[in-house]
This record gives sequence, structure tokens and C-alpha cells, in this order.
Amino acid sequence: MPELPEAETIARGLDSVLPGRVVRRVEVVREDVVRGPVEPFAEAVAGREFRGVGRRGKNVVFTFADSLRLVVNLGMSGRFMTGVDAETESGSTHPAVVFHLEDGGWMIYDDVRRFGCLTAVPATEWTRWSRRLGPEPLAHGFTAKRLHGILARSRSPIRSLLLDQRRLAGVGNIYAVEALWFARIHPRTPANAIGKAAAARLHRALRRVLRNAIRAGGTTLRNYRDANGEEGRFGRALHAYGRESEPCTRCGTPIERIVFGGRSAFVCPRCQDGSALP
DNA sequence: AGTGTATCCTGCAGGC
DNA sequence: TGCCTGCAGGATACAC
Repeated sequence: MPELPEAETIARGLDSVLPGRVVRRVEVVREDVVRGPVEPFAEAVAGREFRGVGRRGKNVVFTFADSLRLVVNLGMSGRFMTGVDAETESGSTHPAVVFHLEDGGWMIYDDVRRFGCLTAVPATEWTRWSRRLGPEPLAHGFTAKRLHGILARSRSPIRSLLLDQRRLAGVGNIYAVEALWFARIHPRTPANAIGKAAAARLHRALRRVLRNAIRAGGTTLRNYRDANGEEGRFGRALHAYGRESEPCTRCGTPIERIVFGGRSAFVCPRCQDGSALP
């Protein structure tokens, strides 16, 4: 499910309600979503005060008052829900970790498939943790030139490169496919075959797609919900992803589904014919 | 270095 | 209705 725009939407929602509140107890319902030993994890978080909630790549990052961080990768189906008291309807179908707060409120990490994981990262390890990820595509310093530099170092298919979190953080299958459609680049194009002009188109397309998706609150295909239980509205703005056999909104040619790297990509065979690579 | 495959896990849609 | 297959927003390990 969640890529950068969904993680950003969730983080913003939680950041508006959590800071200043204190965790009383951490109830780990499903141990397999916790990275590392469960007891130390629960004890590290218990008793701490939330300072803020942000995002790094696709990860939701909770910062506590003493700089311990709780990093949550939502996998395919992770979600958060909160409530002010025990009476509040949770809407949680597959609770994995429950955070009981001192004020009687709660936050639940819910995850049907449990591909998500929660990690407690001490302040001293944060830099090292964050360095494993590539640059943020929406950061000011992320220029077309920088993207071109990343592309030049690899001959893997551009879609595969965009999904590699070590090279670029936060882009998943939906937004990779969409950005490539906007930039008129075939998903299988070797990254280092993409010239400056095409890299600049891709840079613009990535930032445009990600920004617009954040504005729409993300994309709900199945069970994605933000921290308030709302669906994302970006689904109707999709031009390629999931539109197999439907007409390309630019040229009318039916969109095709191709599979490589173990995942589906969607491509307009006319707009993205592999020729426009200067 | 890159690619295909399998793995973790559950739910849903479609075909018969 | 039931059973089967394939598919899903992610990440990682492995063999070639």
C-alpha cells in the first residue's frame, strides 16, 4: 500500500494529535511486526512523550522527547488509527501493536498482511539508519541533475531503479509507473540510457505526481486509510497504473500491462515506445 | 551488477 | 456455495 504520499498523509494526521501525549504501555499483539526482541522494544517506548511525527521515504517516523525514534514501515497493508478513549470505535480489523496513552487515548498499528515492521531507533543510530536510504525526491536539493547522476550509474530498468529505496527514497510501484507515463519513458528503459532532457522530464513528473498525490491524501486501491480513516483521492487521477486495456488519456491507445522484476507495470505502447530518450 | 524466483501473510475477485 | 488460481501499494535473500 503505502508509498511516500500515503506515509506523508499519515504522518501529518498523527502529528496533529500526538505531540505532548505520553505512552503508558505498548501491547504487542503480533510479535512478527516488531524488528528485534519484543520486550526491549516495548520497554523502550513505554513512558515516553511524543514530540512529533514525520516521514523518511515510505517510513512514518515518530520522535520522542528524548530523541528516541520509532520507525514504522507500513509494508503493503499497515495503517494507524487513534482514539481518545476506550469507548471510541477503533475500526481495527487486524491490530498488531496497541499504544495505550496516559490520557486514556490509544493508537493502533493495524496490518492485515503483516509485511510492515516497527523499529525503535536510538538517537545515536538515527543517522546511520537514515543513510541507508537514498535522497528524498521532494527535497529542495533533489535536482534534475542529481537524478540524472543517479540514473547514469545503473543500467537496470528505470522502473526497478525507481523502486530501489537505497537510490531514491519513497517511490513505489504506483508512482513510479505514473511518473514514467508522464515523462513518456518506457519502464524497461535502461537507466543509463536516459539522457539529460528525459531525466529532467522524469524529475518534473516524479515531483508533480508525488505532490499531487499528497494533496489528494494518497491513493486508495484497497485498504489504505489515513490516520483519520479517510480514503486517498488520488486513485481517479491515475493515468496508467491499473488501467490495462483502457485508453491512454493522451493518445487513446490501450494501456498495456507488462510484468518484470516480479511486479506489474502499465505502459502506453505509443507514448512510451522507448524512442524519446534524449 | 542485474535478473528471476521465492519468501513473509491475508483477502479478494474471477473462473468453473 | 465451494474450490481453485492469480493478484496486491513492500522488502529481502538467494542462485545464476
